[in-house]
Amino acid sequence: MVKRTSFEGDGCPIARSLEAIGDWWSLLIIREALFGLRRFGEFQSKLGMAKNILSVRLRSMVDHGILALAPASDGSAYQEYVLTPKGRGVYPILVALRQWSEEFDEHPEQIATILVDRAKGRPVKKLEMRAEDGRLLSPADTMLKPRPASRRRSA
Amino acid sequence: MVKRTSFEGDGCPIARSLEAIGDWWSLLIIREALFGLRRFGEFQSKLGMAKNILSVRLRSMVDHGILALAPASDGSAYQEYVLTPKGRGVYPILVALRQWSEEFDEHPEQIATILVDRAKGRPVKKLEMRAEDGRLLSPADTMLKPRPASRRRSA
DNA sequence: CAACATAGTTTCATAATGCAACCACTGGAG
DNA sequence: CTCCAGTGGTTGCATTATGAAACTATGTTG
Repeated sequence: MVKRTSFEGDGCPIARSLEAIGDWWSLLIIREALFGLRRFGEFQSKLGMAKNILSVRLRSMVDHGILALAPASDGSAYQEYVLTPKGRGVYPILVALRQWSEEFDEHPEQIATILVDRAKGRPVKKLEMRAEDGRLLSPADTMLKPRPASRRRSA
Repeated sequence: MVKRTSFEGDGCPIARSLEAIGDWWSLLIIREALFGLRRFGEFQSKLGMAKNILSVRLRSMVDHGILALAPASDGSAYQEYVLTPKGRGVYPILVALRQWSEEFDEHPEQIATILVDRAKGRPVKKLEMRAEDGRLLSPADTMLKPRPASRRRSA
């Protein structure tokens, strides 16, 4: 077997995320879905991607519980793809990707849009990582701990 | 031309990020680099990936300014791959991916590690998005604004 | 029902991935 | 200096994924 390696059984949560949304198109589809796109044709024309690839990606994300098929919305007999809570939960990942470009892109003048606070119209701050008690954490303030073994039964 | 579509000229900063690190392996390589790995063989054996693929990815990330080639470190004549500031800036993206798995993964019992506050050993909070004035923002509190045209010269 | 739009699937060519084998250079041992 | 294992790749070939275009099956409109 020479299949593309799967991270499905991997214990690393980053690898597990990539398994679901780590391809070229999924995150862009989710970005458009967060903007309100729902129909196959909308995704296809907005993203300009091949229909067969779109078809595969949509099905995969439905299987992963990121999108769900909804029966209608405008009364027609067609279906729509709507984000589940898991799908909407991708939002911080998109913000992180966006901010990385905004900060480090070599051609920032090519970036078309900036994410702003709707109330003030001012750019949002960089994502912050905080401790339970509210302290702002830097990468060096964190570490990885083995997940505590959850007893499988018995209360 | 039937090449894989490139997002290089795209105005969307998310697409531009994906252009650089949106493939199956780059983010995992950066994750290991953040843990201190530097040598070709270290990445190869830790990630278990094919050497030719690793070679291509490392070169690509060097070209993108994410990694830099450093002449040594232990005195040997070999080279090392070290993260640039741009590379270390990927950290929030990895945290976001990790937290997405921690929150939504269908088999959370398979997740091996959790990210904790080093001082207290307690899990870190979810990444927070704040306005310039410190208000906590939800996705609905934000919007996209066209990037202000930067005058090209003259002061 | 004719004509058109939507939402795909199929076909075929090309590009990316993965494994294994091969090769160049390094660093020591003798 | 020579031999030889280890490091850091590259090359070749098979398989899989991607992409463009053509085709199909419904739905929808006049």
